[in-house]
Amino acid sequence: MNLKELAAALNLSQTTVSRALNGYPEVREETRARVLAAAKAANYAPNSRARRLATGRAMTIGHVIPLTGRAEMVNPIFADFLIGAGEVYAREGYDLLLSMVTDGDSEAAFRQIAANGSVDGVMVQAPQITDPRIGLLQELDLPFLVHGRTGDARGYSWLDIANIRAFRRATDFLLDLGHRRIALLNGQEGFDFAQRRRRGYEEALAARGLCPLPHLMANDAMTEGFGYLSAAAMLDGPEPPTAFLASSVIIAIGIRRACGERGLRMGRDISVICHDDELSYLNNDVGGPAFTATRSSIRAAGRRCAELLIDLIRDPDQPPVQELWETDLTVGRSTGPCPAA
Amino acid sequence: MNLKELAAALNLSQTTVSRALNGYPEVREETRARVLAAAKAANYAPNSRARRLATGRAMTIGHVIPLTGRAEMVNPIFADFLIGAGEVYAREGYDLLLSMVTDGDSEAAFRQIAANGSVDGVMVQAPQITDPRIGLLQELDLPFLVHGRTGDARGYSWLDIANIRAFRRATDFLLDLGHRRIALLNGQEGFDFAQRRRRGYEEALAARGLCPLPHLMANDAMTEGFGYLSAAAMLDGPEPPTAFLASSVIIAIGIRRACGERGLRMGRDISVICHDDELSYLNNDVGGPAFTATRSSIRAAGRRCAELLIDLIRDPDQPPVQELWETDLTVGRSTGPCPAA
DNA sequence: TTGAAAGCGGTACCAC
DNA sequence: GTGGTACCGCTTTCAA
Repeated sequence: MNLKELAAALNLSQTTVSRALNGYPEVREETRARVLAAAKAANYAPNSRARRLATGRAMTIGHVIPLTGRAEMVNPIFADFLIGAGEVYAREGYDLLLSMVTDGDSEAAFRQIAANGSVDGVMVQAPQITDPRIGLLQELDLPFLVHGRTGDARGYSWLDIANIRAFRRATDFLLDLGHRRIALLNGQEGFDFAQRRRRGYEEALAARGLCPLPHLMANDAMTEGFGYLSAAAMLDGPEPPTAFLASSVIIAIGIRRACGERGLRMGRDISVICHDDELSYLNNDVGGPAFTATRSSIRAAGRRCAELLIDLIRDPDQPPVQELWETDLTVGRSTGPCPAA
Repeated sequence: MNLKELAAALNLSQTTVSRALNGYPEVREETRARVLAAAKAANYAPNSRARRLATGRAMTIGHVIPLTGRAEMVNPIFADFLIGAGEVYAREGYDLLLSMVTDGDSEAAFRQIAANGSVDGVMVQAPQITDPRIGLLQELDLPFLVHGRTGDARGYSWLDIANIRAFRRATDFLLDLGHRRIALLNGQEGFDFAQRRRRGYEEALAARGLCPLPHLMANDAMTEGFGYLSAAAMLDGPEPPTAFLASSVIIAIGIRRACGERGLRMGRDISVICHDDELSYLNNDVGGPAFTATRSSIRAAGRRCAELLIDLIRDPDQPPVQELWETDLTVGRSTGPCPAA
């Protein structure tokens, strides 16, 4: 069933039926009711391909996910972010086009996407400190929103987690519990978020007159192996930490394994707080770590990013929007006071 | 730049340019070369919206992911499956439309998708034993491929992991190592895959004249908490297991925590094999569990599913295709011989 | 308040 | 081998 047939069945013109269906005010209410009823009865839905061509809008938003060594896609934060964003897209009538690109293919992917007009805008995730995607998208004149930010965060729209505050708060929390040797297992220094998180950590220490201990800080790709190996080394070394701050839940899993092997009980002998609680299977109910961000805050960030991007698409000439996103500190049973020295 | 302009610039008709670009044979090679060069120079790409309308094909495949309590989307197997499928879609010129639906909204979502023709086919994942989606998609006449299968697996196309064989092989492996009390922490019995995995496990035991021990079998939603709590109970109970088979890597994480708390060293005091190695952070290099499936096999399954679905879209009248997908057993340092009793 | 008709940007049939 | 042209199914001006 298409518009033409529906109109014919109603003895109305396509125009009127289209207007009735799309809520234009100039249609008589009685007519509109008839049309709506008939459309429903016939299970009519406007053909999206035709509509897209006619309106010139794709009603689609692209998420272009780079499959780098960091295995973005597998990072579970993506799932929750997608869920949040998808919720808003669905509500606003947008489709979500997911495209995964390997390594440096993202330029080609964006050019393609821009040239054939398959999306109205794109979401950019996990930006590097200097990220070529920003300039490219500006050049292509494709509306985009960045989750996170680059080193120079001016001139484009982004939403970023308030990383400094999150890690400052988490560090403060551990300091309040009496911990003094707090390890920071962070992501690669090349990322803006890692630098900010370190700053939050250092600021909290400095506020109490403490110096960060170099042997208690490590940076690398956020894998379980990294968490395990560096936690193990720190625990076996001199001046072992009594608490860990992890930049990712994945790192925390590794920390937990290292602790387990040494008979260290989380929340009693050792405390762990990690960022990115995206995995419900690390739930606090049964003794998971504490989190500087919760699943729901990641989802909420996804929602907000989607809203901002849609705004941008609807009004591409608005000035850049830049938002900091606050996360909650959730404390689980794996975080406790510092054991007496 | 659109086709009309490109044609004008070349002093050719739209028809010829279109044909040249789309590889039709009747174009003179010299003309084709000219067209191709001009298109490249002008950075021309056919407008996908127009093309879709004209051809009647959406060149898009839908992945409709239910956000049930099982939190499908967060289950990391989805990421790898998507990556594999996305690879094939990209190669074949298809877009991937991701739509997440809450609970029972999937019927509405499918009807919508079918009525407005935004996709050419859909991928169905994690089917229930009896799954209403199958009948619905048949009724809507929308090509679809199921990853997994329902209780009655006739009459539609699917690709399923060879669950029975995978778990039989894993159980055999542990038996060969001398283990006799092997626990099975499985998914909810309501799923076909859980039943098959149990069958593989039981068959392997039976082949050696062993009976499955009820107190070493548990079923539930595959969370870390489930793994942790049931492993803890089993380890603390009478006749504790010397090895675990887990239906998901997430469960294995829970098992590992329970073992760690009890000072049990994986690979020495206790062995673990789990299905679904989707998380690189559980890598074997540093002592992760063994796996009945590897990341690459999940990805490969995604690729194969995509290929089958595209075949189905291109020739919707072909008889149902049904494939079993073999996985590899990968053994890590967490699996070792049974400690002497 | 309604309708006729011209796009939107391609594809593909038919004629030359 | 190339070109004219009628679609694809909807939106949107313009006229009535």
